[in-house]
Amino acid sequence: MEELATQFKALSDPARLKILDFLLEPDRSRCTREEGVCACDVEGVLGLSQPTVSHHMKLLVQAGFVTAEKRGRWAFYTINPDAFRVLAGSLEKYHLAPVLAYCC
Amino acid sequence: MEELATQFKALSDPARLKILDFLLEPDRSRCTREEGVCACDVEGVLGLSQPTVSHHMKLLVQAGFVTAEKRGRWAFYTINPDAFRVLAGSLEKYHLAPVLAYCC
DNA sequence: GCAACATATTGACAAATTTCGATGCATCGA
DNA sequence: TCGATGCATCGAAATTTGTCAATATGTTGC
Repeated sequence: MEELATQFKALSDPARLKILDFLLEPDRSRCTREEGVCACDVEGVLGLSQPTVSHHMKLLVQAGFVTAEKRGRWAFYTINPDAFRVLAGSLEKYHLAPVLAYCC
Repeated sequence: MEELATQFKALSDPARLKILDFLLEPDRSRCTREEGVCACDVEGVLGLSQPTVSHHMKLLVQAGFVTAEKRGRWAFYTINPDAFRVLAGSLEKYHLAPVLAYCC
């Protein structure tokens, strides 16, 4: 319950949603490296300071939505689809089953 | 984008998640009325003050997750499954399609 | 009409969040 | 080895959020 709230909180900021969209479909002209999306790329896309980006990335990683891999001096980030799958699953009870309240 | 963030924010508090679970499967022994779940019932379940509950209900209604119907002096609340369906849909892109980043 | 009750709103306060500049820590290239 | 680069952390400021007491609004029953 607490953890679920934490996950939703990680998604409750427009900057972090922008980050996720960029990680999903990175505009390669905005990426400094061939190997993937690094923190400094995100900085450019969001127009936010480096510490702020670092903070947002930390929250996304802690919530499990993003995986960080440190290579050399760069940190490369990728979407973790499983976390979104699980989260979508935890929403199902609110819409999949017919809502049974006060009917049987 | 902003609106999506607002929706996630509405789900980012443990008290509000508890409210949703209670609305989904109300313990009828905790409901003062036969007709449904009213705000005062939620008060008892959460152990929060009446203004606080009113505030949480307002956020859930504004986000579209809960529908409020005022009847007499009571306000009855129900889950709105469609809102959850749409939200789950907006998560799909992060896990449904293969993540294409840097592969084509 | 009046008293009791359910809910909403207001005002206040503490805690959490977002943001940045400054600083520290690795790592790479020359 | 040294300077430059990328990222993390710290400390602080501004804003937002969660909570409650007090009050207001509206409805029911007598």
